[in-house]
Amino acid sequence: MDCGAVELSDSSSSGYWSVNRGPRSPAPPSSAAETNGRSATPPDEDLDMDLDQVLFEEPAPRKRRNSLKVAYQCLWPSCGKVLTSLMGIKRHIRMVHLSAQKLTLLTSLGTGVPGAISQCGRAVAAASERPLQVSVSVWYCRLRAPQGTCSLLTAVCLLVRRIRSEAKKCRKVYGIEHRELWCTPCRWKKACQRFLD
DNA sequence: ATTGCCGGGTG
DNA sequence: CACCCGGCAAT
Ligand SMILES: [Zn+2]
Repeated sequence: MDCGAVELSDSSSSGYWSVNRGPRSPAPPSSAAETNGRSATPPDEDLDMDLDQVLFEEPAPRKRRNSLKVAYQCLWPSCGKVLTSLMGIKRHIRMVHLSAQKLTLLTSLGTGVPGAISQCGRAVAAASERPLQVSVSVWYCRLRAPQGTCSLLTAVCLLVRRIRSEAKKCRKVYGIEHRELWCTPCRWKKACQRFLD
């Protein structure tokens, strides 16, 4: 049985933009109807056209949806693939990374090195099996360009974070008044390295 | 209200 | 690189 992993992102990049250009409104009233992204417009390739001329109708983009998902991120150097199932990254690491690594090693060293590289790969694989929390938020911003072109800018943002552990970290342990006692990542508001999960 | 920390800055 | 901080989700 193969329950396929749903792919969230094909790289470690955490977002993408899309601009859906709506129909030209001949005389744009102030209460212009929203353009909706499902209109049959051909793939938009001239994104660089005059984005600097576009006016943002709202002072700030608005977040409309937010959903939380458990996901797993491959921690193989410069990979960062995010998949939504544990079996997915296990298979990804085995197929994409471990097999290729074994091949190059075996060809360069001739004799099979039994445990060394699979030990290294095991460490990466184990670290990649830690569940992460991905919050998916969709942002919308109404745009208006010269000549009454109306569009809706859509941005999907993926925020990948660790699941919160119950462990007390430096800030809680030493207190905000003894910041000099915190570990370096805690001082920088990064993941604590003194009190691990 | 407080805590933990990711992303995105600055020198 | 070292360092700081806004913002966000969890507590
Ligand atoms: Zn710490």
